[in-house]
Amino acid sequence: MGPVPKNPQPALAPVDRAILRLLAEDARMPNNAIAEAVGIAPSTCLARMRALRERGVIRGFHADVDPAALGLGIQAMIAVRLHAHTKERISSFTAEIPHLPGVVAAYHLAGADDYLLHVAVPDTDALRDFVLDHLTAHPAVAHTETSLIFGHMRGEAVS
Amino acid sequence: MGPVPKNPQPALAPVDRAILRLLAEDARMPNNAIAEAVGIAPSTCLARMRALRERGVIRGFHADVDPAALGLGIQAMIAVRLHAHTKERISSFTAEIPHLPGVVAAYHLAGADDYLLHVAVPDTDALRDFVLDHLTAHPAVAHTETSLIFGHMRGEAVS
DNA sequence: ATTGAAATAGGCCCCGT
DNA sequence: ACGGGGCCTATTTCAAT
Repeated sequence: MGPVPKNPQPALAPVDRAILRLLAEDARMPNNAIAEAVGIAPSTCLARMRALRERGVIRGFHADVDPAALGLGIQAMIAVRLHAHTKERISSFTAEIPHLPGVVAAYHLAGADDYLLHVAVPDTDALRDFVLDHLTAHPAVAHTETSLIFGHMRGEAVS
Repeated sequence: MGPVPKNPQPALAPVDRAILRLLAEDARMPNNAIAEAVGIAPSTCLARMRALRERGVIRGFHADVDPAALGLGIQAMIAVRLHAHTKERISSFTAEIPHLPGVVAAYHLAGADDYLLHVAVPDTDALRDFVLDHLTAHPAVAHTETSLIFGHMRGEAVS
């Protein structure tokens, strides 16, 4: 019995990985420049980029905006623990999360905590209000733990 | 005594906020389309975009790549607690973090845990190796706690 | 600061090979 | 996968308001 294949999807060509690396670094890099950098023709590069988007390998292109410039000077990570045995309310909580004001990202975790919320708010008052109004007041929420974020860094693994 | 001003920086014009919102959603949106959507001339829009970049309001444009397509099928959050009183080693750890293989993002926290590492790896073996080789083996690291990520969502607060 | 027009450049689709 | 041609669109600069 041979090893179970780990990648059900066709492996990415090296040239595709190179394209992705460039786009992850600068999403507005012109197609011509990408083509030249990876050593293929612009038309080929364009076709590959389209394919990457259609296959869902590229999920989107986003500007990275400094929250402080938007008046959101405080960032925090909030670990959220939900009550067990309330599936409907858990579902409703999950659906509400991305729309809560100030939520940058939400992670659904395996472990003691069920969710990790990355939030950006104007000040500590707003942080308190966020936790009290949207988390502790929610029937599905059992416990929260908030940690201020001093700073963050992007890694080199493509995000 | 009046209230302390909360925004030392000049407030962002509404048109700038509109531009940022569009670019955060689609960083490759053409300047023409942005200009039309926010109701200004393309040349004006270009000037404002340049100013936003030069002021650091826009920190960059990045493609959002599906880690699974890169063979990184497992994602996790690792809370890292460091030893106190070892500032040099803490600094070296901080400097190494973004370059560790598989690190998507790193958050420097206030609280019981010092760092939160978002990692993407091929499989659980690689996750174990990451923790053992780069974290528990590091002299500055006192404790780690790993939580698998079931899923994540982008919020609506600009990131 | 914002604009419109004009020139440059790049993107894109179809056709070949 | 590559190259070229034709066409369209986008970007960029600049003079003027």
